Amino acid sequence: MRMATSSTRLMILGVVSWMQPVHGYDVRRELLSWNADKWAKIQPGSIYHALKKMTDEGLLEETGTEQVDGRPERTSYQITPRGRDVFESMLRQQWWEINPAMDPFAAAFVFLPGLPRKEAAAALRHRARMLRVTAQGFVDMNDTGRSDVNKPAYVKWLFELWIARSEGEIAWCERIADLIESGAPYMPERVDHPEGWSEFARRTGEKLPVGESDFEQ
Amino acid sequence: MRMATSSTRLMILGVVSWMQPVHGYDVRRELLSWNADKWAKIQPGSIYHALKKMTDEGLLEETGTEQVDGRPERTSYQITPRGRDVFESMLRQQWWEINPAMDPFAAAFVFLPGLPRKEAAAALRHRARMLRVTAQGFVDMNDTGRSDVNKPAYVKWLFELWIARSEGEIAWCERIADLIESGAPYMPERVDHPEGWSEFARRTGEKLPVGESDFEQ
DNA sequence: TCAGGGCGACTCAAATTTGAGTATTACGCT
DNA sequence: AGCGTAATACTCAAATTTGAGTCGCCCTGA
Repeated sequence: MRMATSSTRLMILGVVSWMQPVHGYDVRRELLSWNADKWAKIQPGSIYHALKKMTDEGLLEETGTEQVDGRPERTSYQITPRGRDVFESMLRQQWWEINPAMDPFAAAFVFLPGLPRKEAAAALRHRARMLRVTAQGFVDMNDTGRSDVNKPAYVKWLFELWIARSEGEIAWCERIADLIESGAPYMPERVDHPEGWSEFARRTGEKLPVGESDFEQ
Repeated sequence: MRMATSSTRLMILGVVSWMQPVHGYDVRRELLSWNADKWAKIQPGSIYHALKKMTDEGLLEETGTEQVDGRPERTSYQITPRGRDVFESMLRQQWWEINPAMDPFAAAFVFLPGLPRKEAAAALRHRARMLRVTAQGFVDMNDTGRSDVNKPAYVKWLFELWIARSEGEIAWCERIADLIESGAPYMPERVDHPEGWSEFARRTGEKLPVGESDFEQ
């Protein structure tokens, strides 16, 4: 049995273990209240699948179904001993291993030459501003104690992690924006794919360091 | 037509646009050489699907199939004008919008009380060490110029972004490890789900701030 | 000379994720 | 009194991702 450690499974197992017995809708609401759809990519739809799957695998078990008023029937789950073991081992794995967070901005940054220098620099400064605003928002939330009293206090620490990372990134954005504006070269001295590169960058007016750019003539 | 901006599509469109005409295997190798399977979660398998899908959508077109020696036949692709437009608009979207990177560690940190304090602190210090080593690796790669000459020079800048973020995170790890060791409380003064909480944390020996923990007499 | 491993280039079934749909009740508002 | 909207609790088809499988050539070493 594969027993992959995906964030989805970890979070759902964890929430069930914390709130059991729970039904799918409660798990969903809890995760949404953590904004987990944004930072953990958990869409409501996948929760029900995961609950059923893990029940099949013996990590969860149904505690029965109930019907309140005329509302839809709902199935509640609780964790099994085996589920608890698996949860703990997945948890340890995530705590002890470094899993590079996949970052859509990195994916886009790789194509820097696809944008005109002016726009790239502007976008980076905009990013710095946005990060500052977001970080400040976290700071305020932590300071004013406006955070939900029922939520664990250490979510505050999680916010502080995001703030810490943001600070480094903000400085980086400004510095790279400066570099780009000052015309720092994108390519190394010798290029191997000048055609591909020139075709790619044609629209942005980027100049090649070598190769006399043999298109356009 | 939905035209979702996923990193996968962005990266594949970008690589095709840069190296065209290309066949799937080349795209795959290029992306693997960027370690994109790690930080962008692009498995070889999804590349062929994306190529076909985008061809159906008119963003790419086949430039024919060739057969070298007795090797398998391969299909080459190039980008269409519409594909180029879509690529640029997806690229802009990723450059101008902030998409919180989904972070498996955050998903695990949320369950902090699932680990004994000693272990949590140790894991955080371990994480700090690992981040330091990785960051130092990037620094060395950038300094010694050992990076591949054919790769764009600005991947160096991308490494610097990871270094910048790591620095903030390293400090955070140490600070939070101290906090955890010093017994800083996890929960706010008033708790709403004491049962769930206590059951969840029972194994770690965590104490509740309130509720006289009515299990275990 | 020939077995074994690796590379080139996909293919394909199975697992998972997405997001829209469904059906009923409650609730506010004019 | 009636209407639109939101909440409750899922269900389900379609899209996507995963990762193992395939199949023949080439190379290396015994």
